[in-house]
Amino acid sequence: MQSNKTLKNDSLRYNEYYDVQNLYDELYSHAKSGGKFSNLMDKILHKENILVAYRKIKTNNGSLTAGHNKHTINDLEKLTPDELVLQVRKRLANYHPHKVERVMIPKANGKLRPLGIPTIEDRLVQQCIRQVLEPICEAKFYDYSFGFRPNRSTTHAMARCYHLMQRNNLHFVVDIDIKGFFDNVNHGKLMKQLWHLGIRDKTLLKLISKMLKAEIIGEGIPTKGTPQGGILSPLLSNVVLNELDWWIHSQWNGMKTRHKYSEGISVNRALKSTKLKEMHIVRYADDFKIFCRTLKEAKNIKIAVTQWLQERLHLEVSEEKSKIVNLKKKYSDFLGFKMKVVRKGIKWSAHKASCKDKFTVRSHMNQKAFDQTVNKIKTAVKQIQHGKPNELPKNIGIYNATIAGLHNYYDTATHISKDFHKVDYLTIKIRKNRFKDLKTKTGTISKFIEEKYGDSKGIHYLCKMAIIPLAKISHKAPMQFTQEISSYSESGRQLIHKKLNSNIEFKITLLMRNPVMGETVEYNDNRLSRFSAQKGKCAVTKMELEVNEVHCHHQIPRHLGGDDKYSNLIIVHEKVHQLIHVVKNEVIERLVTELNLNDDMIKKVNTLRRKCKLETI
DNA sequence: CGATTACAGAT
RNA sequence: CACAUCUGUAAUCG
Repeated sequence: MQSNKTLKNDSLRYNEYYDVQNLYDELYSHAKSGGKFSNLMDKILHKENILVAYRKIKTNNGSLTAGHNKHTINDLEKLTPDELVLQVRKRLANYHPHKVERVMIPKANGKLRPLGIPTIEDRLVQQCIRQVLEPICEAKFYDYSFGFRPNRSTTHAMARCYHLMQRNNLHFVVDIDIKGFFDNVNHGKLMKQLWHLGIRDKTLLKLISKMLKAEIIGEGIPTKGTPQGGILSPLLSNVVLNELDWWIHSQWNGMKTRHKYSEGISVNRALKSTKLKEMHIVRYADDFKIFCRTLKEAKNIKIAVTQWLQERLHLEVSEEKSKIVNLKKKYSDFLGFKMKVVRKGIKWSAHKASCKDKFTVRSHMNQKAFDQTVNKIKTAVKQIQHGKPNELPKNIGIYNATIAGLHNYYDTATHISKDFHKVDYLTIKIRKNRFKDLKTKTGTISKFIEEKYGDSKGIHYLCKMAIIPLAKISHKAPMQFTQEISSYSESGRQLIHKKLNSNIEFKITLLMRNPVMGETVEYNDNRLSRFSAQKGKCAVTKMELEVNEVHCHHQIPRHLGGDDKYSNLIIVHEKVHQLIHVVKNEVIERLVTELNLNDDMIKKVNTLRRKCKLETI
């Protein structure tokens, strides 16, 4: 339907570079068909799996923040690929995780969130494991679990809620709040759950167990919980609650699953005597809603789930924060929104009688999101006022990006326009005051603003830059998740990801297999990115390069302080590379004629030579 | 079209 | 000083 939109998935692209997608696909399909896995360590320690893990964590936000041993990504990037691989293999041969750093960060609601930050080495190890576990788990996860999962978003979760409310007519919703979910995950139970999913490699399970029991600084060795901040934690959290998804599912769909998940449990007395009840779970990490048809059913399932979580997963439920909402009367909060149902106007239908009980969804931002939004806008405004004059364009850009970002997220609420009119009203004073000296009659308008907001009555300009009209936002119906989409099958990927040109892909694989010896992982990794970005062509001559002709040049040489970063590397033909560095005149002339360079190309060579502090030719 | 960096959101 | 995962959008560079 919208296939010509720009669809790109970095993670999948990296898998292509390192030729590991097949490995993950096989894990997925084997798991789908009920297979078990008793030897996963080989795959985790696979050379390319380790290198792609490095690739994926190196650009993380925190790759420059040190864990307990003070190491950052800078300490890993200077190793050669072989050294890095060897380091990981050695550590995992006899794994002793480093201590975990404890940091408290403020949440949006004012409370603190306890983070556990593993060292960069342990984050790398966790990423290696995650890459192998994820395909297996993805094959087993429930369709309507949306948090922490590839290709799924809050929008899909909202779309599912809307569907259940107005198509299935389920107007009672149960909210259950688990007390400190991440910090209370039961280790032993988690191990059993992994086993149940078919992950039966004892070495691996032992490894994960050790990881969970890594000492937290100032708190000692944990007996439960999975560190928020660990790379594996989101996946493990889904493993834990996946069992809940299927248990709820079994209450409505068929006896087969029902037996499997209710076996030997005394808790569901509230559900036992009755027939199957229609109920559906929509889950986003530990935040979930269960939609039901009647209040009585809602009450029963609330009791049953509370007991089930307690007995089965050893998790406590907060009675005060858990509740049942009648969506015909009240709003229910979810993922920054609040939603309810209202009677559909009867005049629009030819058959009044049939339409009497039709309900439609009404949604807004919730109160917390509303307050946050007002604050975000106020700080962006202040930043424009208090910032240095030379930073004005940048700060106006940030202001626009802020509003664009907010609009972009909240436009799936049906009555979002009303909310933003209120936001507009609440911030009009501060904006008027602080912008009045900066206002201009006209200015430049970016294509994006033009297209999305251009027909608005009056676009305003600050310092000759268009600013986005705050109140102009219209509702966009959220899209349902199409279950065919998957990162782990050829057909599922086609819906989200455009494959590399196969010729380029082939060459990249060859380059990957033949790293430049003595150079770092960072260099060799960026060499692949650059080659791909230049579509396999020489930056100077634009000719397509054979693999043996590919040279990766440091624009600023290392002896002048140049690094191995992407921005400092460039792919050129090997002879062009010679030409950039050579000083003897006769060699220069020979190369220029051999390469048949025109003026334009020589100009490029000269800019590269200048960066190396060499005479131009 | 490749990569990177900025913004927004959820947990 | 503040981690991780997932998602969306735009801008910049070649």
